[in-house]
Amino acid sequence: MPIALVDCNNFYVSCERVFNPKLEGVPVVVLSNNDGVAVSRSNEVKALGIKMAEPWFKMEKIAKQHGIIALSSNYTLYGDLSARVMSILSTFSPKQEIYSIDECFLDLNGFDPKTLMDYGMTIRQTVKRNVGIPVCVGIADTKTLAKLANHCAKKGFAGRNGVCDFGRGTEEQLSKLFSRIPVGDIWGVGRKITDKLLTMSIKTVEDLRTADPERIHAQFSVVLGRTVSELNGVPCIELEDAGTPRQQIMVSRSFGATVTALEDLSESVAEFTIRAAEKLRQDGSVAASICVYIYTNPHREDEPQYQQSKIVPLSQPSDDTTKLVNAAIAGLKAIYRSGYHYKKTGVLLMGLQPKGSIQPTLFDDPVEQAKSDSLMSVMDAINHKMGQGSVGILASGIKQQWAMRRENKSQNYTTDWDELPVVS
DNA sequence: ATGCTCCTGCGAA
DNA sequence: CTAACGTTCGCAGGAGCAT
Repeated sequence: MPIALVDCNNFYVSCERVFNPKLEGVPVVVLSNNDGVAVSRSNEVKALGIKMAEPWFKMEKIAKQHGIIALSSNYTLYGDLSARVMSILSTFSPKQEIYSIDECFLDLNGFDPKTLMDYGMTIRQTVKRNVGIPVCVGIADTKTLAKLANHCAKKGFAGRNGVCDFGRGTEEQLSKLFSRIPVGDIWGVGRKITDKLLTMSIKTVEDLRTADPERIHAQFSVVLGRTVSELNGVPCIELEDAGTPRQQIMVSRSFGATVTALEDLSESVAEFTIRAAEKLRQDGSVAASICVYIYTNPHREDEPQYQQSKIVPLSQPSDDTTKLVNAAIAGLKAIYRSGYHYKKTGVLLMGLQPKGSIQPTLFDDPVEQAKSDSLMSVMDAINHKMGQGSVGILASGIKQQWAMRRENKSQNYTTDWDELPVVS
């Protein structure tokens, strides 16, 4: 029954520190795409009161005062280190669910409950030694409780060794602990639900755990009802096996600078469609339609606002970059209006299904289909080997005035021969 | 009344 | 120097539509 939730500490910052020891012990933030907001904070930065998702320009002053080092995000590096961490963690359980780039669940069913604390310590030490990333481990009988146990481990609520096993606590101890944790710290309880719970005087984890399940179900949703059950040790959320392909694929970006010309927007939409199509083929799926979005900057209240989207169905489900780009550009032309300062575009591939499942229609030309498949394979192979964007299609442009800002990105230490760290 | 699909809101990392 | 506020995914539930 026990489940472990292993979560990397301040993951992006920890990744940067692996290759740059000077970042150790000093305040470091990693910023989102476009150097927009804080997405990962070192403990020193958290201590300065800087919140998650705080915009960089709002903290710049305090950053200068305290010598905060702000880095642009380097997803190539984080993705690579994540794969290494996950691979090590997979050896600790027959069943692993990778939940996000920096955390996974491990099924510990059948392990001796008395040994789980030690097992958690071994997990921490192994990951730290082999990849250099610090992690915390939470152990409990449901996913929701394991998340909460991990939260306690991180906060040092149950000892300071980075492992927390609710199975080691008595009913009374847990109840006391839960009374100290705000209800909003629970997995699945966000801001809106927290606010509504507060009006019902449900303030802590313990308040929600002991609430009337019928009432919670009725006033909120089945989801929160399940959360209450899980808090009481009744599993409602299964460990998911990997390999279920995604149902939709989104690629969108804010621009470094605003853009007005249809031509520039087209380039960005083409570029994002190319990236989306790569992901689609990686999943072995085809898309039935593609949705294009364009936005002005909603934070500029002094400027005229415009946002629009359009869904373009494909004549038949496809994973062909060329067809997808043509559809996306057609959609863009339909919704584009001149005179606005555009800040962001995006594409969404919808109606995804496994490629093998589609039925050829009368209009299918098998020769054309084979040509398309082999062209896409060659393109993917070259881009994989030589780096993203080595081979594309002309439509995505080479000027890329809309490219995002990344003023302080670290190097691709682990994935690019030209950027290997120099050992002195 | 029933069963779809589409769209929006919410949460999470 | 300026201006500057993320991205991607799933689920639930309601709206809208067809039957």
